[in-house]
Amino acid sequence: MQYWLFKTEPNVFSIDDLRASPRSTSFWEGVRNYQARNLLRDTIQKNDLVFIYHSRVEPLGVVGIAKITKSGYPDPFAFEPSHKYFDPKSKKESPTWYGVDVTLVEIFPRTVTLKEIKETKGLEKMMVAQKGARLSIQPVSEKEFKIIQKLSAK
DNA sequence: GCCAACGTTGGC
DNA sequence: GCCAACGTTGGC
Repeated sequence: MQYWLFKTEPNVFSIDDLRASPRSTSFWEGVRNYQARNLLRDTIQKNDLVFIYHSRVEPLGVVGIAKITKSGYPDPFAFEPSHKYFDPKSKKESPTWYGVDVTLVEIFPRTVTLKEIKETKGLEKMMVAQKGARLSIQPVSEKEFKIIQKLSAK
């Protein structure tokens, strides 16, 4: 079992939107970056746990946990010409873009902020704490996962 | 809203 | 296959 951090802009899709989705489950759509695609398609497995991270909008930080309930499958929106995530390069025979299904596990009683992550021993090395780290699907170590989980309860 | 850092595109 | 120009991300 592995741990991940998924970034999202809450004004586009927030953890509350995930809770409001049917069975608190949603396709994680629209990733259009090859490194992130490779993780979604090849590496991320069912039952892996995911931190949901809110970017761009205060408070920046980890707002809760979700679980992978379906591993990588082709992103259907890439095939729809009218959709904003349409990509003519992606063919049904050889899809370019992939996504996974995520199901809400918990919304933290409080956000573990980016500031805290940068200041907490054991978390400084997290990808999200590095300047210019834009990858929207990031690996998280078990230790990092546990530390943030503990912080969220305080 | 600004803009540095990064990823992608496309001319050569 | 290099790299300048462009588009996007995301903290501030």
